[in-house]
Amino acid sequence: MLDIKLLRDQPDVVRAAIERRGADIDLDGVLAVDARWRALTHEWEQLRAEQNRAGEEIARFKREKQDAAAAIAAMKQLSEKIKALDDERRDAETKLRDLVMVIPNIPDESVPVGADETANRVERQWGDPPRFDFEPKDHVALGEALGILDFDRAAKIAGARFCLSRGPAALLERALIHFMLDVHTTQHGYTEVLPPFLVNSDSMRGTGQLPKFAEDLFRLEGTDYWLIPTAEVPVTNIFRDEILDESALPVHFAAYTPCFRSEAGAYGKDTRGMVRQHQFNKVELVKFTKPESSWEELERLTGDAERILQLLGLPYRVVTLSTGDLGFSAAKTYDIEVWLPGQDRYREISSCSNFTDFQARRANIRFRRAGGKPEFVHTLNGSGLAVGRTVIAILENYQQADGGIMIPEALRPYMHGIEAIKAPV
RNA sequence: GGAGGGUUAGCGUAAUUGGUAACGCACCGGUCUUGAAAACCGGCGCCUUCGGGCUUGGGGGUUCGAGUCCCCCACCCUCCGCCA
Repeated sequence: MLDIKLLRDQPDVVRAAIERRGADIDLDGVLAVDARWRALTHEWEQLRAEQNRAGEEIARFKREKQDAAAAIAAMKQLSEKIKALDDERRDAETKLRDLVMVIPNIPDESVPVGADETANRVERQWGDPPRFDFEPKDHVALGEALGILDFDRAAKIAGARFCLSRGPAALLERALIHFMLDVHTTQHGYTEVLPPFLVNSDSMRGTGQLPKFAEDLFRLEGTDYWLIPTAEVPVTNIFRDEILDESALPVHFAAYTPCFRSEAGAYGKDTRGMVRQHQFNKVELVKFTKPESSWEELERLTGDAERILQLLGLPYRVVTLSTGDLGFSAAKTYDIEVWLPGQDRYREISSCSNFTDFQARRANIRFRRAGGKPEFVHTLNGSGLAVGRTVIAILENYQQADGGIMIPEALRPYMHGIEAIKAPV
């Protein structure tokens, strides 16, 4: 959430940011509720001051064994008035918070302004899409022909948007997880964490999935447990409601988790194959930094994710999301898009964002400089990478004329040394 | 699942069987000093329109007044049961 003070003191800055995003927010309405809340709070505080003074007097009467009945009777009325006023005040406070919570983060100056993804800006490109002297297949055709991806049986077991990997495909998925974590922990300085895959509502609120996006999530009936849609949720919440020492920053975490998404509202979209699943694996990178270094850390984090694609020899490009495409909490996001020959286009495989203090304010994650007051940290995260989509990219980019798949060299040590998934003879 | 104990500022501990949160350590500033330590003074959770207000795991209730009494919930510890 935004700082309420920023709304009060520089409403024009916020107004301009909302406009750049093309969002529809009644800022004047928010400011009116804020004014009302402040007025009620002021009045309530005055009455509380009176009550506190009277309370001390009654205590003194009691100590000195004097009669306090008259004072107590008088205070009874004040007490009731305060209660009524407090209800009003809390109503306004709840309303204000709800309103402020739906205001999106302020996009960074460097973010291209535009209505949707057509305004996204391509920053750089790495590698060239492979040329085939045959018609390349997509991962579904390849995987089914090899007998390593089974969508029909997955549908029997669970339903649509699930996949059953078998033999080399299952090994490939496991190898990728292992490979990505190894690179990030041994070469990029991240600390590996293995968090819970179920979280409570407080954590979902902390990172902003709740209350607004509940329909995108799976919940365990009759409990307060939710299946995580990304490791961002449990990992960012590690420091919720904490004040870190300045010397502890920056913190860099890498985490493998499965991710669960209901994909409500995505009906008919990406229904073929394992591009959009209810369950998929992801290695996530999460950073907690001081405000002054978060932008530099975003560049490094994006580079860390890119490094995986480079080591795997997968062609990709990096795109800056425009204000219209930018997520609610992000100040800036780079999408990394991998080339998929089966679709003849680039597809998102990682999303790297700087949330500045937006998420930290909401989750109440702070740090303290020597002798200073607590300040909000900046949080960042990015996929490093989405594993299922990396499997797709390898199958499609490394396919051979006979339907077999070459294994990228960097991955072979994690694949029992095999060089290829051979086509059945 | 059952029984008992617990949660107070960064840490560790108090608070008259309801009277308005105290102390130590750590930390910060100041005095003193060439500098530092020690000592002393002040600060030491948040907000503030500088009057003051809020804060004892969270939420309700009783009361003029709740850390304290009552109810609900969360988490931690110990034991029993069950279990990979």
